[in-house]
Parts: sequence; C-alpha cells; structure tokens
Amino acid sequence: MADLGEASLAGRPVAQAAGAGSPVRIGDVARAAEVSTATVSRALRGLPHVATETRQRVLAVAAELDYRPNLPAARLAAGTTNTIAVAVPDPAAWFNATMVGALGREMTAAGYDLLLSGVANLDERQRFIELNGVRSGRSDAVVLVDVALDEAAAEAFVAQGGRAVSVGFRTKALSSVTIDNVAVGSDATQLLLRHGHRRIGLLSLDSGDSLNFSIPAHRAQGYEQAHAEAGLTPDPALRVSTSNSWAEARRAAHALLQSAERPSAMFAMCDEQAFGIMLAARDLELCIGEDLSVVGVDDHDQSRLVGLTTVRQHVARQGTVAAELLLRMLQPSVEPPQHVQLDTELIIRDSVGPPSVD
Amino acid sequence: MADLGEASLAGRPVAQAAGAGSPVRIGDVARAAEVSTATVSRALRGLPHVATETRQRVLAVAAELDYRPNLPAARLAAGTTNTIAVAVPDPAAWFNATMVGALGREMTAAGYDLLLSGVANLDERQRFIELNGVRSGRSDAVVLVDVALDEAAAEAFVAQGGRAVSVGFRTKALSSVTIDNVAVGSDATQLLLRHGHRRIGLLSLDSGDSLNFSIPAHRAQGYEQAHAEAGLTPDPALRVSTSNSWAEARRAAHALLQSAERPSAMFAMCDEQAFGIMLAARDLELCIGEDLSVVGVDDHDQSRLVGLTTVRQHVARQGTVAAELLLRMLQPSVEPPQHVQLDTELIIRDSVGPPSVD
DNA sequence: GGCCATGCCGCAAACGGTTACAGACACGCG
DNA sequence: CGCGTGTCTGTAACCGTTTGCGGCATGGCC
Repeated sequence: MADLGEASLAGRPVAQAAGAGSPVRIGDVARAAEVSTATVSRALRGLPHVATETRQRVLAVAAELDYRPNLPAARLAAGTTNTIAVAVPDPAAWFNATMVGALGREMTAAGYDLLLSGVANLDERQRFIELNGVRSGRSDAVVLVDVALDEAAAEAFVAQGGRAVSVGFRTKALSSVTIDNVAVGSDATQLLLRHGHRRIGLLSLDSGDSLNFSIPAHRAQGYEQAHAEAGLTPDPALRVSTSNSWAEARRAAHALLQSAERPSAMFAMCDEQAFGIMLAARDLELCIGEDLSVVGVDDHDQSRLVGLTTVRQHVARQGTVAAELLLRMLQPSVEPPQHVQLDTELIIRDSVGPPSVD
Repeated sequence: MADLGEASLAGRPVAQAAGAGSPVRIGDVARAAEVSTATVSRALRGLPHVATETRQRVLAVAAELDYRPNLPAARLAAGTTNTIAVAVPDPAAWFNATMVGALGREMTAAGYDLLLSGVANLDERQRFIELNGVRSGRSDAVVLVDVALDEAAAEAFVAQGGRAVSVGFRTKALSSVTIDNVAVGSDATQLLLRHGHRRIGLLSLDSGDSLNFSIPAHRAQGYEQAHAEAGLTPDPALRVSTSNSWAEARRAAHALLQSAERPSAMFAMCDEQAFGIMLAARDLELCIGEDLSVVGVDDHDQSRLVGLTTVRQHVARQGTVAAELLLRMLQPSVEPPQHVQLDTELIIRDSVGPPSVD
C-alpha cells in the first residue's frame, strides 16, 4: 500500500508523449504495480480472486500508464473475439440500415464489435460463410439479414461450431427472427379486394438479386390465397418483379400501367418499390388512391409522408430481438435454436381507395 | 511432386466431419505438404521466394484440408489488422447508410473488414477514439463520418500513430472529404430569394445531437451571406433547430408555420428535415411550392418522389473518395493529409415557387 | 575449378496476452 | 498443534501465426 502513491498520484495519465515509441504492455503494468501479469489480467477484466486492494492498485497504475490491451493478442489467447459479423445484401437499403443500427446499439452495449459485410450475391454469400466460420476467429457469431442459407449449409455451419441468427429467413438449424409473410401478402391483398379491386398487380422481388427467395414467395402466396378465398384467380400478366430499388420498380410499373388492361391496384414487396410505382403513376398522371391504389410493406420512414398504405413490420424490434438471441447463443450453455415471429400491422393511409370507374 | 497426388486428388475438400474437433493449423498443412510453416505462410499469401511448384502443392494441400488461417494469430504476429473502424452518429440515417455502403464496397474489394460503431454523443466519441487507437490493434485506420475532432485531439491521435480520414469535417491533421457548406447554404437561399421570398425560415441541426457543429454553422453562414448580398437581414425568429429526424423537424416546422408572421419558404439542413416540414405543411393544409416553398440538402432517394428541391451532394462518391484516401494512407510511405472537396449541385423540383400573395 | 550471386527454404524467436496449476499464507477447528 | 479450507498470487505453458536470418543448392562467370 505504501508504494501505491508512487504510481497513481495524478488525476490524469501522464501525457508521456509516446509518439508511438514504446507501447505499454501488460508486463510494464505488472512491473509498475509489483504484481504478476496474471494478476494484472485478472484485475483489469474484473475477474474474481484478486484482493480489492491489489485490484485498485493495478487499475490506478494501468490508468497512469495509459495501458491499452492488445486485442489480437487477447483474442488469440482467449479464443474469443467479442465481435459479431453481420451480412446484409445492401447496407444502404432502409430496412437493412435500420436493422444494423438497432442491432449495433444492443451489441455495443453488451461489449461486442460489429463487423459489417455487404453480401449481394451467391458468391459473396459463400465467401462470407467461409470467412466467418469459427475457425477463422474473425467473429464469435454471425447474423444473416435477408441472406438465406439452405438447410444443409446451415447445418454444416453449426456443425463446425458456428453460431448464427437469421433475420427474415427461417431455417431449422439457426435461430431466427421473422414475420409471417403469407399473412403480409394476404392482409394487403384482402384490403384491396375489400375495396373492390379485381385486377391487382403484384410487384415481386427478383430472385436474382435477393438472397432470400422465401420472402417474395410467401407474400405472393398470401396474395394468391386471398384471391382464392374470394373465389378469384389473379391474372398472371399482372405479376412482374424487379430489384428493391425504386428506379427499377418505376420502370416496371410504368410498363404495366400502360398495358391494355392495366391493374387498378398494385401490391409491392417493399415500400421502396411502392415509391417507384407512385413515381410511375405520377409520370402517367394517374392519381394515387383514385386512379391507382398502392400497398407496400415495411412502413418506411417516408411512407407516411407520401401517404402510402403499407404493412408495417417493426424493424428496430427485430434488431433488438436478434441481439437477444445472439447474446443468449453466446452463453456457454448450448440451447436449441430459437425462432421468434413478430407481428405485422396494416397501416391505412391515402394510397388506397375504390377502383375508379373507367 | 510424387506425393502431390496423395494430398490433392479430389476436386473438393474432404468433408472431414470436423465437428469442431481439431481445427487445422498451419503446421498440419506444412506437415502434409512436407514443407515448413514459413513456406506455407508465404505460399498462401502470395509472397515471393516460393517456387511455383511448391506453392501449388501447398495451395492444393491447404484446400484439401480446408485450412483457414486464424486471424487473431496472424494479426498479432503481423501487427496489422486489415480492418478499418468507422464511426457514424446514426447508422440508420440515409446519408450515413449510403456512405457506409459505398465505403464498405471499396474496402471489402481491397481486402479490408469494416467495423461499424454508432457514435451519438461526446462520451461515445471519446470512447471510440480511445478504443481505436493504434495501440489496441483493433483497426488499422479510422473513418469519422460527421464526427468532428478538435485540432488538438486529432493531432494527438495521429501523434500516437493513428490514421484517420474525416468525412464532412475538415481538420488539418486528418485527411478529409468535404463539401463547401457555405456555398450549399448560399445556393439554396439565393434560389429562394430569386423567387421573391423575403421571409425564409432556417431549420438548423441541433448542436447537441450533432457531433459536427461546423456543417449547420457553415450552411447558416451561407444563408446569412446570401441575405447580405441581397441587402437583407434575416429575422432571427425564423431560425429553429432540431435533430435530423423528420418527426422532430415536423413538430418544429408546425410551430413555426403557425406563428403570426410565418415564413413563406424554408431551408432545411437535410432532406429528412425537409420531409418533416412537408408533413407539417400537409397538417396545416399548406400547399408545397405554392403556400410554402422548401429546399433541402442531400438529394435523398425519396426527394424525387415528393418533388423536393434540394442541394445534391454525391454521397456514394464521397464514400469512394474516402476509401481512396484510406488506402493511400495505409501504404507504408507517409504522406501529408489530403483534403478533397466535392461539388454540390442544385436540383430544382416542384417544392419551390414564388411566395403566395396573402 | 573456385567463387559469388541468387533463389528457395527452414529454424526459431517473436507477437502480447490468458489461464491451468501449484504455491503461499492466514485462519478456524478439533 | 496439526490439518483442512479458502483466498490470493505467481510461474510458465500455451494460443497460431509471421518473419529475420542463416543454410544450402544451383548456376554463371572469370
């Protein structure tokens, strides 16, 4: 206790003008605190078996020396990275950005770093999976946002010790957080049918771009199902698909709306596509909600602004749920994969009305 | 060469059913290829001083064994991480998400990982800077997106060997990519003045939320300057500020537009705020472009949809430029910080017209 | 034929922590 | 007083790469 004063007198670390000269290592702290490196390691990480007095001395000395543990070294020795890797098809898309934001907030609070990868096609997906297996030590776990893995690949991944949670896609082997996409498609379509629409266009997502085929497929299924329940069969000509960019959606909608028997309403896979439809309608001087009804999915920040009726999914909540699943999964005790399905909600705005009489 | 066949016969790696049993290490590859670990290391990384024949044998064996180098170990030994850490105030905001997307694309192509951190206030900024100094070995370089560092902090950071590029904020010690924010403010304001507006509201950004005070300050300066050039003095009552969320902007605009002498036009710091203004106008049944003119900044994806006149900044290009600066900075040769200023562009849409005669 | 340059390759020492194991010490109890 | 128990601490063996340096052929040249 006598020599404590020597080391930790000042309030702030000595400036030390290190100039990248000689980085302080754990041994330096140990020497200055007159303990072993083992004790320093334990003290700094809050592990038990360190006397309070000793711990405080170590803490003081470490602060004094402005010691920063070297991460790769710690990771190598401990075999854990405190990092999670997340794969998203397009980091700039609204859904993904919002998801990553929520996920990041939670994981940062829990002491994890977030490694972000854009994974836009099957090659990149393959690469991501290979690179982020446990064996590489790049990350402790992986979250796949709208990046589907087939059952075999998922099982292989966990068999090698990989941990993953999937967002938007359900696989037996992985924990997942999803919504009921059949219900999404059905709810949207039913709304349009109730308003009296009989020619309802379906703007689907390209399977080429998307790595998660099941989402558009299930929503389309809901669309079919709603028609069937009403005793109707949708015209296949009313079905087109694009990527999730509004620009492409606009082009596709433009073409469809100029066809001989144009739809009186459109259901789009996401609000960004719906925006594209609205732009196309504007081009053709069709009034939204009168000449053309539109329903999207997501409840994008801007949907309210343009009065878009949509099926809301709580994106941020999906992010926090994914984080919870991750943290649980990172515990030493192994649990079977968890599957969480969140509710969606139909949000009625101005973009839907009865079909105009031609 | 004779034993090559033994190791690399098959097209794909043996399934090996590792079950996380015994990870393949570099020594295993070395043994199987009958070379030293040094040679394996060199061969796999494409370094010189390896005979072509040997290299191919090593490659084949490594593929056969499905070897994955352990990253922390490699990083510890090499003292480099091939990772860059990026700090953004809010990962979900459109500008940031788009920026991160572009940056990530470039850096991934160059073989770097992207570590994403939300840095929303000064404490988090402090923490980010401390955590990502060179000494921690967490990342090779840092990019600060709309997260300003004062001159002293920036110098201290580079003095310790840290490398950083700053986006949206210019500091002597750091490379930076910026736009001319005074011109942005001035261009937008001049447009409104030319249309005959005399009461132009300014929706600024909270300095509390934003870590980059200079952006709203400079734009406000352009606003003042444009007024001064026209021989006018803006009414301070027309100046409010919020965060960059449209919801807050909406509330603020709502209040301002209900005041006795309401502005006939508004200039917002970003398109998201402008959207909020447009919502407020809708609430009050004011017609955009007639009863109220609005100008934003960014050229957000949705701006076109709602006909928002705005000052476009090329976000993705800022991202690629930042990536170039980073890559140059990561070269062994030390260069002085580079400063790149990109052009902006006034995009005229429907949200601006002459003031309505009251 | 000797010598030097050159190209490949291996040995072994880092890199900077973590942690199993054992030692030291104090204490309480029979 | 001996012994078990429990708490604190140190010793040293890893963790899995990278890389400086030296060795050994080989080939060309004088």
